[in-house]
Amino acid sequence: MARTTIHDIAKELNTSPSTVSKALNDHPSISAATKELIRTAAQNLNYRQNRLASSLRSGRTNIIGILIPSTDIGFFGAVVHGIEKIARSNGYNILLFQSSETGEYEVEGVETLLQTSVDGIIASIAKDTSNLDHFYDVKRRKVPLVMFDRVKDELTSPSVVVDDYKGAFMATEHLIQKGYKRIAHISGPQHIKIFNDRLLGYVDALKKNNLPVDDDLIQYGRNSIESGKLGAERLLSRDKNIDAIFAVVDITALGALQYLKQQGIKMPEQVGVLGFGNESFTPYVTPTLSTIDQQPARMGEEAFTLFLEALGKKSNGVDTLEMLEEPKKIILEPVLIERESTQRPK
Amino acid sequence: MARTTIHDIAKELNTSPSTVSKALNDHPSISAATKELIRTAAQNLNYRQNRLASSLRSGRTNIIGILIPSTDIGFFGAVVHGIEKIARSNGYNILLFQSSETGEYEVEGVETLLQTSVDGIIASIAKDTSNLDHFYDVKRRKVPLVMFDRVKDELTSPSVVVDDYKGAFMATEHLIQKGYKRIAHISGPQHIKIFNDRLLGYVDALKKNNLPVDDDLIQYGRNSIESGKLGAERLLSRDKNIDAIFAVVDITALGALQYLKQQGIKMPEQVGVLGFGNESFTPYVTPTLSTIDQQPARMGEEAFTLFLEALGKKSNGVDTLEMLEEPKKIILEPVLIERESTQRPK
DNA sequence: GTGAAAGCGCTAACAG
DNA sequence: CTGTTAGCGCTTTCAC
Repeated sequence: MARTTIHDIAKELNTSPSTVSKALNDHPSISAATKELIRTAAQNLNYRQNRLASSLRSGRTNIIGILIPSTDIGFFGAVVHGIEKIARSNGYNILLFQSSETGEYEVEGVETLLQTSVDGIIASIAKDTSNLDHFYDVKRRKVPLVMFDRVKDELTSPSVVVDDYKGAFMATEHLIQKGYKRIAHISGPQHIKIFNDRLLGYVDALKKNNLPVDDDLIQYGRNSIESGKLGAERLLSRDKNIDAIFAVVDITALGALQYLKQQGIKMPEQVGVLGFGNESFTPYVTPTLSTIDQQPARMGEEAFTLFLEALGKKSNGVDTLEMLEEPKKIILEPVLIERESTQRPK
Repeated sequence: MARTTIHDIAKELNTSPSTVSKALNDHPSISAATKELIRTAAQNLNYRQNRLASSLRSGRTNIIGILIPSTDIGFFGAVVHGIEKIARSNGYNILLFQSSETGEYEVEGVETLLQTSVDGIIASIAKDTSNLDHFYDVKRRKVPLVMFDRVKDELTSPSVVVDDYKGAFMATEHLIQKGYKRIAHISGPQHIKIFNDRLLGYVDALKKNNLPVDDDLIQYGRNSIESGKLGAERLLSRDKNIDAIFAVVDITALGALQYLKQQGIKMPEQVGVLGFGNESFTPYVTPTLSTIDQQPARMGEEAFTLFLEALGKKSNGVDTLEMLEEPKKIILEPVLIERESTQRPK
C-alpha cells in the first residue's frame, strides 16, 4: 500500500539503501551485476523515486519555473511548448505560473517558485509590472533567471527577444519589392519599446529605398481592430495614393483589412496589407494576411539554453565575473510570412 | 548567503524550530504575540519556506499535475488558464506536462508527476494513446485523477466534458430558427465519439423540427480546411437547394466558407455557415463565423473542483464506497455564439 | 565495490 | 503555550 522506498529494495536484496541509491543513479562505483539486480527488483516492486526527498538532499529539483502573463495568449502557449520540449529532453520539468498580467500575482509566482527550489526561472513580464524587486530577489538568491519577449534591461539577465526593428524593416522592404509605392504605417503606443522599434524599422526601410517619409503616412493607434479600421480610414482620407499599409500588430492589420473590404478596395491589387505577429487567425482571413513571425518555439528553446548556460556558470562559481559581463541577449531573426494580402500583381 | 531556515529564526529569537514552524503556519496553539514576533523576524531574515522539506514531511505538496496534449492548442491553453486561476485561489500550484499527442510522452509525464508527489492529476488524453496502464497506475496509487475533454470512460474517473450532442442540436436548431430550410452537415471521422455525437445532435434536431434527414445532406471529412472546401463543393453539387452548412469543427467551417466565397455565393443570405469550437480565428473571418463555444475556462474550474472532491473523499477513506459509485461526470452546456455567418435576412 | 552514518529543512506527536 | 524528539526518503561522504 505505502510507496516502495529504497529501503524496501535493500531489504529484499539484503543490501543497503545507499547501494540501492547508487545503483539506481547509475553510479560508477557499483558493479554491473548488482545494478542489474537492483534495477529489476525496483521494477518488480514498482519502485518510484521520491523526488522531494532526492531534491531536498541533493539541492537540485530539475524543475524549472516558468512565469508568463497567460497561457491563454497563443504566443506564450507556443513559447511554453518550445521550452517544455527541449527541457524534457534535458531531464527538466516545468512548473508553470501565470501572472494574468498582474504584478501582484507575478510576485506571488516568483515567491512560490523560489519556495519550490526550482533550479531556474524563465519569465516574461506582466503588462502592469512596475516594481521589479521580486526579480532582483531571484538574482540575489543566485537562482538563474532568464527573460524572454517582455524584457527589462535593468535586470541584466540573459534574455531572448525578437528583432522588432528588423522585422518592421523586412516587412516594409517586402512591400517595396512587391511594387507598392506609397506605404503607410499604423503604429502602436510609443511608450512601449517594441512598437517604437517597429516604427523606426519602417522609417529606415523607406529611407534606404529612397522613398519619402511622410507624417501623413503614419497613424498612431491602440492595437485593436477598431484602431486598425480607424487608422486605415484616416490614412486613406489624407492620401488617396496610399497603396500599402503595414500594421504594427496583426489585430490592427485585421481592422484595416475589414475597413478596406467594406470600402470595396481590392487587396492586394489596390492596397497591400501586412501585419506583425503571425497570430493564429492570419492564415484564415480573406485575403490571407502576410505577417512577421516571432518564432515562439525557438524563443523557448533559446531561453532554455540560456538557462543551462547560467546554471553552468553558477556551478563554476563565475558569479563575480558574470557581474562584470554584459548579460547575453539573444536576438531572434523575425521571419516574413508571405501570404495573399501583399501579392501585388506585376 | 545560504538560505534562512526556521533554525536561524529560532536561534535569533531564542526559541525552538517547532515553535517557529507552528507560528509561521498560524497554528492555534501559539500566542498572537510570539506569532507576531516570529513573523517579523522571518521577514527581516528574508525567510522563505522550503517546500520540499515541508512536503516531504507532511506528505502534501499542494501541487497539482496537469497533463495536456499541447499548450500550443488554444483550447488547452484556455483550460489550463482556468485551472490555474482557481487552483491558485485554493493554494495549489500547477506542474504542467505536455504529451505532444504522444502516448510515450504521456507515460513519462505521469511518471514524473507521481515522482514529484503531486496531490492530484488533471489530464486530457493524447490522440494516439491506446494503452491506459499509466492512468490505472495513478488510480492504484490513490492519487486523485480527473479527466477533461478527451476522456476515456473505462478509467471511471471523475471527468468534465462538453455536451457535444446538445451543441450540435443547438447549432442546427439555430439555423432552423433563422429560417434556413435545407441544412447540410459536414462531419468528421466517425470512430471518434464526439464527432458521432455531433452528427446525432444534428440529425435529431432536424427530426424534431420535421425536416427531412437526407443522406445527401451529410458529408464526411477529416476535419481540415480542405475537407471543408471539398465537403461544401460535394454537398452543393448534389443539392442546389442547400441553404446552410453546419460543420463539425471550425476549421471545416472555414473551408466551406472559403469555397462558398470563391463561388460567389453570398453568406449569410444564400447559405448560412456554422462551426464548432469557437476557435480564436472565428471572430475574424468574413463573414464572422457563428459557432459553438466549449467553455474551456469553466471546464478547467470544474475539473479542479472535482479534484478537490476526490481529495476530500480520499482523506475520508471513502475508497471502497467510491468504487461502487459511478464516477461523477460533469457535462457542460455548450454555448451558441451567434455571429454574421448565420444571420439570414427575414 | 559495498555499507554505515549523517543530515537536507521541515512537521507532528508528545511531554512539559 | 512552548520545546524536545523523531523521522519523511533520499544522497553523500567516508570507512571498510
